[in-house]
Amino acid sequence: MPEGHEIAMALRTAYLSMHRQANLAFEPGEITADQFVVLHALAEFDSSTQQELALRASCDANTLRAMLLLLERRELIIRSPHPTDRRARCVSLTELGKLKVSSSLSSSERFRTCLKNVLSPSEAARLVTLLTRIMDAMSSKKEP
Amino acid sequence: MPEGHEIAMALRTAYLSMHRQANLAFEPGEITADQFVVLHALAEFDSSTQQELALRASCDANTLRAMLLLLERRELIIRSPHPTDRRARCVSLTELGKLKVSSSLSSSERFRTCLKNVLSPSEAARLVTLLTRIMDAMSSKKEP
DNA sequence: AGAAACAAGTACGTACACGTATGAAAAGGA
DNA sequence: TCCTTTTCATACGTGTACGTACTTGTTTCT
Repeated sequence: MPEGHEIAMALRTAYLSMHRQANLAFEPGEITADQFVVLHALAEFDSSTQQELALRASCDANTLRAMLLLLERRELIIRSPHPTDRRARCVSLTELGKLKVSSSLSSSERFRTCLKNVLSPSEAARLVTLLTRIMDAMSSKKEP
Repeated sequence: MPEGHEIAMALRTAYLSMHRQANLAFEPGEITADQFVVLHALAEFDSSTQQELALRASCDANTLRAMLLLLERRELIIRSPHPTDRRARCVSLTELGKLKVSSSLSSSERFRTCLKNVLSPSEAARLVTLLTRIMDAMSSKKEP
């Protein structure tokens, strides 16, 4: 029966090695794996605010801002003022950004099928369930 | 049946949220979760080389070097010349470092038991198995 | 022994994760 | 309405992940 440290190390090792491979999956000069996460989230639907996008991409709002600045400079996204909330910014893909998502999707296809084929469908479902449980347990705010 | 992207996102989300909580587990001014991984690996046994330690902590050799510089400045570790290989360096904990590991172990105990209690023993074993499979599949070098 | 291939460590640059602090705007209550 | 609290974005700082390039020892193969 694995102890807490063992579980944490397994999760760390698996994530980091996957992350490395994911970055190799994209052509040099394309985008990083983390940028793909953001762009892919935007491809599903534009974000009302950066906050909302940070939640969907499960990354920190500060981190997201830095990423968005880079992506905006490359003209893959635009940040337009929110129609009603003058604090917020809407984020959406540019045409160039949509093209980039498409090309990245195809260049990383081998990576995704490879990841998928490591596990049987039922195992994959089981894994996602367990990971979601961990995520839920860990996403609670620190108690006061 | 989860697609590759879904698996990757679940892994990402679970790892990042766990990592956030792990960092909160340590008292402010102590050490980071990643530093704990390195120190904990050294507590098991000193490393023959930085390379070997990087493997055990599953982190990049370049990254490890940066971490070791920080830890060495805080006098938690020392890097001594390797007895036979004059290229390499042995890394070991100082007395202060050993104390730090002990105190960090106790201050992070709640985190580890919390993580452990999210899953039943059999589930935890299953999860570790699946994560190990992913790790193995992803740790292959890029094909030429 | 000399040349070539290899490995460990270092230096530098970029991108990400996240904490804290700050300012501005929105939301809610007295 | 004023005042407090909350929320969104920003600015700044530290630490981590990793690629590439370079130096310097080490091994191997003629």
